[in-house]
Amino acid sequence: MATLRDVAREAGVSVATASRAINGLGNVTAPTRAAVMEAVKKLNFVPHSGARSLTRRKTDTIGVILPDLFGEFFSEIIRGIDLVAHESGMHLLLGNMHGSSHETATVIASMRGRVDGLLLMPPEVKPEMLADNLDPALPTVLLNYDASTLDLPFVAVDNYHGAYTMTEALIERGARQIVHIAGPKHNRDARDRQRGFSDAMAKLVGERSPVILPGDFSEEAGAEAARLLVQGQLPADAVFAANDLMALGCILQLAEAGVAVPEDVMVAGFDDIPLARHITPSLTTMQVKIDRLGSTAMMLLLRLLRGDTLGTASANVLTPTLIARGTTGGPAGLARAAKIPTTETVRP
Amino acid sequence: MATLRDVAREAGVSVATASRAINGLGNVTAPTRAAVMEAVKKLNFVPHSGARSLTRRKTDTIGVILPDLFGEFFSEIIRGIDLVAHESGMHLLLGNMHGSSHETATVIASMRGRVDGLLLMPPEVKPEMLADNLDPALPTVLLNYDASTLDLPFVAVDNYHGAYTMTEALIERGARQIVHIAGPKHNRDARDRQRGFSDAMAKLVGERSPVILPGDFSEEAGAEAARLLVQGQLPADAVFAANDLMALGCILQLAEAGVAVPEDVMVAGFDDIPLARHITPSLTTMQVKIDRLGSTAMMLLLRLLRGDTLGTASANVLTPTLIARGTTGGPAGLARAAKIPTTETVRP
DNA sequence: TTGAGGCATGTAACCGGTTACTCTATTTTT
DNA sequence: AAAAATAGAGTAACCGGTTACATGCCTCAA
Repeated sequence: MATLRDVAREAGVSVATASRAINGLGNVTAPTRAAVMEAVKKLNFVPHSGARSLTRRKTDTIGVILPDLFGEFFSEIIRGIDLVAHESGMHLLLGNMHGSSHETATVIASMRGRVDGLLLMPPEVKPEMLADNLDPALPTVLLNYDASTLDLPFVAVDNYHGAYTMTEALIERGARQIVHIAGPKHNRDARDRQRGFSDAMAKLVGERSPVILPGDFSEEAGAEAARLLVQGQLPADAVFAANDLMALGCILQLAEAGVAVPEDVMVAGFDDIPLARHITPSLTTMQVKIDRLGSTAMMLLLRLLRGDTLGTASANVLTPTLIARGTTGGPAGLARAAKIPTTETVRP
Repeated sequence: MATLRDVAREAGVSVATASRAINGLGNVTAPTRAAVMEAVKKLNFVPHSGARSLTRRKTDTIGVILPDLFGEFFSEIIRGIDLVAHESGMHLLLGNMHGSSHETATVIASMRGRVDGLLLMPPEVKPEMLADNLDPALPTVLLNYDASTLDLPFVAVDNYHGAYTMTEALIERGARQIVHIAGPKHNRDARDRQRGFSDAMAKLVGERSPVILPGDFSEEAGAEAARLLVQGQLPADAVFAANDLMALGCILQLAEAGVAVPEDVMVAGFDDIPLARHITPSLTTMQVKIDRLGSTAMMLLLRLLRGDTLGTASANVLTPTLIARGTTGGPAGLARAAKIPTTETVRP
């Protein structure tokens, strides 16, 4: 592969001149520039970005570290990030800790010298652990992690209010005995959703200890919860699952047991995965625009890179939207759902 | 940020010794190494990967260039790639040409000096165009692109035989007048699937000009095809859509028109997206293990990087698997589908 | 005793670019 | 016409590591 030196020799100029010509800087006469460009073409020269970034101290790359790469959630985040990054000519270097939080330090370290900034979605680790490993000189934006103790900008989904809103909506539709299927205990999103649910129940119907079934965000967990519900003869007129997948598992299992949704019991989820629209009856859920999570974070990071000092971080909370569908008594059934391609939005 | 020079000074040794100590090479006494390590800790030194890769001429990064980042297809590919890459301590640098094929050259060029190898999924571009832009010295594996003219290794899905198999299966179940909903004309996958269908129809039932409706892989295109089918009174006992999304749109529209699936007409798709299992009736489809596409390509690339010369490329074709479900008369209905969590596989 | 061989360490070139600074020739100013 | 300013090009230091080679010291065989 040809280097800049080769080009300079071929064109009969110095490396400095060649560099200036190629980068379109001033102080190069037209004929000289033409000669250099010809040499570039002839030798098939492509600048070595690695070397360039070493001197420029700029890589035009941002590191994206995610706890996992599974499922739509992460691909949507990446898509959102890429959308903004691409506009600014930035590249994305993916780092994945594959769920093991002790890899965090390694992954962060390996980014040194490769990236201009970091988009980090930490697993459940202590803030101090992050503080120890993050390079304070490296612009960093956190995703889905409240970093109030560190003072880093972050973007998060307002799970608490989302869950509160959904619970409120269920109550408005007449539900009083709402059962919550919780997510993994160590998961912050899950905990926030549960809190939102509990607070709404306490405040709106005075129920201080609603039934909360354990779950882990999987379809099977939803089914298991439904079994508990049916076999245990628990009194319930609505089920609010901490995510759509569990809601789905629950609905299938209820159908299995002959429980009608939404007539006997309403069901609601959280996330609005594509499946939600298409199952029968279609699933009422809180829509989270996950790609926005990524693109917002990336925009924040770009501002950081530009040298802006970010103000309060409060503006970076994404509020989920209530999408009312069949499982809470809206238009149900395949045929009728098909008539309403765009989901309707109800916001109290 | 501390550099190796700082560490060396702090430890009272030369940069060479510091480098050796840190990288665990020989010829360093225990006390010296300890001193260096202490300095590393004290100064919080993290090696600058950019600089390191410049001298080592190795970046431990592979470039992944995809035509787009939309949807599950691409996220699954990335997941497959990452799975293998992570095991070998490789990083992933994402390049996205956002559908515009003229960006291909730019994106490939920008990878120079940043990556050790390339995983490239080209859009519909001429092979010569690729040959012009690819660095012959850079190990490259192509995804979903038959590169027989270039002699690059590639991994592809056997769309032709997949479609042939599905058509055969529909015929075995009694269908004779099968309508195909095609994908985008310029899309290679779509064309291969259509060929597989046409050939099977010609060979197995002697039908040389079966009905082929236009489509573009979208849900709406499937619905539109269904409308044509119903309004046009086309004789059909089965519909084979070039992908699941169109099959889905078709099913919804048929239900709308009062056509029973699978009783009046069978429907089949291609891809096996997660939705396929969950709609009612569940969708018969050809399962493509997309993550395998990514992981296989990555494994190939690793071998290339190790210096292996790859043999014939024939082994790198992934064959889709027939998944028979409700829309072709298998176990139908939500309740019964839930009883069979693992999909059953029928391979003639 | 002497020299060969081995080990720990240092010196400096190098990877492939960028850029501060220098030098020369030309143009502008007075 | 002489002095000053400026444009075009070159020299070499530098980014932050790695590593070939040189050096000095110690051990061991002859």
